[in-house]
Amino acid sequence: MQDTELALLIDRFMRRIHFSLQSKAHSFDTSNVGPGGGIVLLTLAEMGRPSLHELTTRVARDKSQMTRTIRSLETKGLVERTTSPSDARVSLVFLTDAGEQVVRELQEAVAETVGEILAPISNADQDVLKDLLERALSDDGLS
Amino acid sequence: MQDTELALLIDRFMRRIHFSLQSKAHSFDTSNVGPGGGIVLLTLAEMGRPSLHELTTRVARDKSQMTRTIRSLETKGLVERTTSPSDARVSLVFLTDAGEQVVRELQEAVAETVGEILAPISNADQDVLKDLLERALSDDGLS
DNA sequence: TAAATTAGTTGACAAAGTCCATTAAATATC
DNA sequence: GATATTTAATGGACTTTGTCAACTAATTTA
Repeated sequence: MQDTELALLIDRFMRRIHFSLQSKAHSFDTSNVGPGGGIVLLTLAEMGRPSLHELTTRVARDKSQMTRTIRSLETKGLVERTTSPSDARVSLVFLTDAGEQVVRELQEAVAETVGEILAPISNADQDVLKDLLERALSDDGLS
Repeated sequence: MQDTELALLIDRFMRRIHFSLQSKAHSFDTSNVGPGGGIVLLTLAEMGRPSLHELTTRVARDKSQMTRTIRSLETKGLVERTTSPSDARVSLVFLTDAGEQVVRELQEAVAETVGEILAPISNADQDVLKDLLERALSDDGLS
């Protein structure tokens, strides 16, 4: 079944990235943010200053988990937050300078790993792949 | 950074599939195989009669986890195994009839979910996406 | 034949995911 | 304008996955 195969491919891709990064984590994850923290940091770098809720739906995790991940990153001094001036319920999250620094290290490691995995296909095809995924996921996680 | 974005896209894609399936799991996962068991069953349907080791590297999970997943599926009567005639260390795993049946149900559910997520892009583009992923992942998880 | 690999299992633990209840602020409704 | 509903975020309790190291048994390699 067509789409089932695609789901398995995506899973394999994800797991390969994960495995590869895991094996060299000691050399770049000096702040010990782990996969969960890493994804949040990298996403924050893309989003800027989102609310916790926006961040949560973007990475498609449970909100309670996001609470804990952010607290852990906060403790490590990699992110900070302020309550939104327009709505006292929402807290806006953003990277600290230390966080930005960690992001650069993560980006380097992730890019290297993904580059290795994508080696079998041409640069042009890599661009196509990214473009297709972007378009497929463009409508922010509605249901 | 180019490849980092791609990693995040893959992660989001995976998590969207996961979330969507999770929310309707009660209606199709009647045997309670869960995500882990489901991926193994679907992969088995693709591979036929792999060794536990081949299966493990294909889905890119830890071998110890695979041991447990297979045992659980065995208990449910969805897979069986025989020791390879040519090498007494390896056990070959395969779907039972009941397993095949579950696979069909899973395929239907997964295909529906993936179809929804891919809705924003054309059928032709979906084929391209699948082809690119297949080519990128074709060299079986070497390092 | 002895040493080194390889497939699979087990145990103990860490990380991630799930689900439900709760608080506080903001909207909606009457 | 007070009351009921949503919505953002937190916390607790629990299950599932993931990790990593130790171990057995079969198989190669030397």
